[in-house]
Amino acid sequence: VSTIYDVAREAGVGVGTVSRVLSGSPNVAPGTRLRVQAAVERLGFRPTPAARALRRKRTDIIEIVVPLVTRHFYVEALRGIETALANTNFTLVIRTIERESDRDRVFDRVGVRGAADGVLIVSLLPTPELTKRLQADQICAVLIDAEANGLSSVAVDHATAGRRAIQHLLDLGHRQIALIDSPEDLFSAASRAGRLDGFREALAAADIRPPAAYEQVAEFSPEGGAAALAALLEIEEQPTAIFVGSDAQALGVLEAARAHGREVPEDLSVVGYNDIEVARYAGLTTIHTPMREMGRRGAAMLLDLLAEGDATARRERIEPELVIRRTTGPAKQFAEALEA
Amino acid sequence: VSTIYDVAREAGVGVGTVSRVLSGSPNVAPGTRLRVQAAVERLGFRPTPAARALRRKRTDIIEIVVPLVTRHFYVEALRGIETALANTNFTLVIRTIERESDRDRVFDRVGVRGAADGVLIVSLLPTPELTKRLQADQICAVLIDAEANGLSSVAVDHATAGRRAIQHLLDLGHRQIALIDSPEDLFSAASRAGRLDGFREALAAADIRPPAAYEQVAEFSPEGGAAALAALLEIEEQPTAIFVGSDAQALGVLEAARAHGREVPEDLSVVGYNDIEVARYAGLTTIHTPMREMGRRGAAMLLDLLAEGDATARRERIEPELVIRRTTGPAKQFAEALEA
DNA sequence: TTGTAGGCGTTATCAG
DNA sequence: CTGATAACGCCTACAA
Repeated sequence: VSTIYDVAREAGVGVGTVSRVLSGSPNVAPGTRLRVQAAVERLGFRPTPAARALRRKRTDIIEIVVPLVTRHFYVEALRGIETALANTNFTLVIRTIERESDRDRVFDRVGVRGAADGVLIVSLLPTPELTKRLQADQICAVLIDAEANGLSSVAVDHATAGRRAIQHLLDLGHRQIALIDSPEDLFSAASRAGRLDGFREALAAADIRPPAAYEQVAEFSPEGGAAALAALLEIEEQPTAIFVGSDAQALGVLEAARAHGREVPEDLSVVGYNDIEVARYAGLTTIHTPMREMGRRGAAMLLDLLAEGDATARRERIEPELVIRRTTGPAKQFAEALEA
Repeated sequence: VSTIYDVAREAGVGVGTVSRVLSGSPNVAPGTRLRVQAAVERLGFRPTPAARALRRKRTDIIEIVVPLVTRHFYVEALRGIETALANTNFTLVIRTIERESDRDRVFDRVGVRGAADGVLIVSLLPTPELTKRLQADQICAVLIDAEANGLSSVAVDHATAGRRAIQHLLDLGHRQIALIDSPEDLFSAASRAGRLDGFREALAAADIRPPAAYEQVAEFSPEGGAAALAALLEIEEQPTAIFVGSDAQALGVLEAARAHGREVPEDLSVVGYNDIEVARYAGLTTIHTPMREMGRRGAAMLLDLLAEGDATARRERIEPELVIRRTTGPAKQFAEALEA
């Protein structure tokens, strides 16, 4: 439609002047500025982002990669990011990885110099190639809800979270405490390791050595949780409490428990992880991982990095919070002991 | 960070040839193509989107405007859009309007020629200025879950939805049926009018003339719903069923009903609207407005428009579906009559 | 304070 | 089939 040349002609000035007015340069005579602004207005002129980006070597674009995977959970991060970016004039480009097979295709297009100034990666582990490219091309990047060597990140301290969950169960008098978690995969960015550490440490500190079978690995889904519970109920000394590495699985555990004739929390206590939206309605006691807050902090960190041109990786850790609801209760022996 | 000149040098060809290889032109000798591809690989070359966009006058960007407003509901549209765009190489730019005050600022930046090839507007009514600009600049745009003159759209047929909701209540024997809806505002893109029509038509067809006070307008929130219910309970002839224009309000109605000592559905039937995620957990009977599907269809339509360069506005209507859950039941008199 | 001109990285045209 | 070369729209020295 129109270019700065049109505006220049309309205002009777040179393109340089128009450009200066547009970028708010102080070196413009007040009267000239007014004339130019009027011309801009009259023509409805908008600078072409592509031309501007080409020339300035800055796109004003922040790219974000999210696993949209039908999980409302991740959208929270988006909200936080959006909040942090609202008052800047960065444009938000969003790339989603729905299936594991999308990953390489998406990662290959992400953080390409000249396509975006910065990248935010949510709940996903970048491949070594991506990491290398980001570093080589000096693209500012921040991981949210994930951590990786050499990259900045904002993430939950999963070990602390695990310890808290277990401590809560210990406080309720439980001694037979099991763990159900998913295998490390693309969509569970290294959180398992931390949780496992927390689980083991807390139990060790209480002088409890759970049998190996108490550490179940299950598919990330309600069905996975249900299957793991079934396995746990096969064990001679059955657990009275279970810490589950994701609410999705925990929900399956809850359902399966009922199917097996176990009352929750009377016969079995269950602690989930993440505090997804449904957790509230299911009354699930769980670890709240504050995605929105992490999104906000991650975006803020990226803006910082961008502003300072600082390349050294920063790492922020967020304290998770235990949300106690209705799926955890005192262990039976413990309750009886209290009565006596 | 290399340019096609670097690649050209590396491959021992001219930049034109590199460009041709990159864009898959058939007019390249096989051997040359291979050499160029090897050079591209070696240098890790990626064409700069800005330069490409500038030259081609095409950004390969689709912009989407959503009210993110803490409502999971809208994200569903995003999912559908994402699905439709997954196999194209369009980049998705997302702009969110969180508060009413964001609107003008965001709309002003949206659909700027040279910034995006097409625009998707979700659950929002564009201002006349935006509409005019989009048309003047020949920007392809599709409204999702909204309709406006001169613009393409994919939306629910709200009148049909209203009729269905009411018919369901009539079938249950209800005769005192009230309506609670929100005022038309930025975030309820003209759906109210359709619902109201459906409400009135269905009742008229059943020879029922509800008192004027049966049509309540309330704030879009649980509190709004609760307040409207309170008002309804003041009326002499109290309704036995209520059709509520949004699940958010309906949830408030449910809660308030309990507070007022009304059992749902024994004393009062409630039908919501939208089928937001929580509706399922609340057991709310509601109209399912398929956001994901609309997102998908809207994006598909935009792709079509873009491909055909067709400017005439298309309009697609989607049939809503009534999801019967636990907040609707037979009217008392009706139940008794059946027994007798 | 202002205008002019060169160049950002591509693509497309046009000779060869 | 291939190589120069001229735009694309903007910003920014630099000169005036």
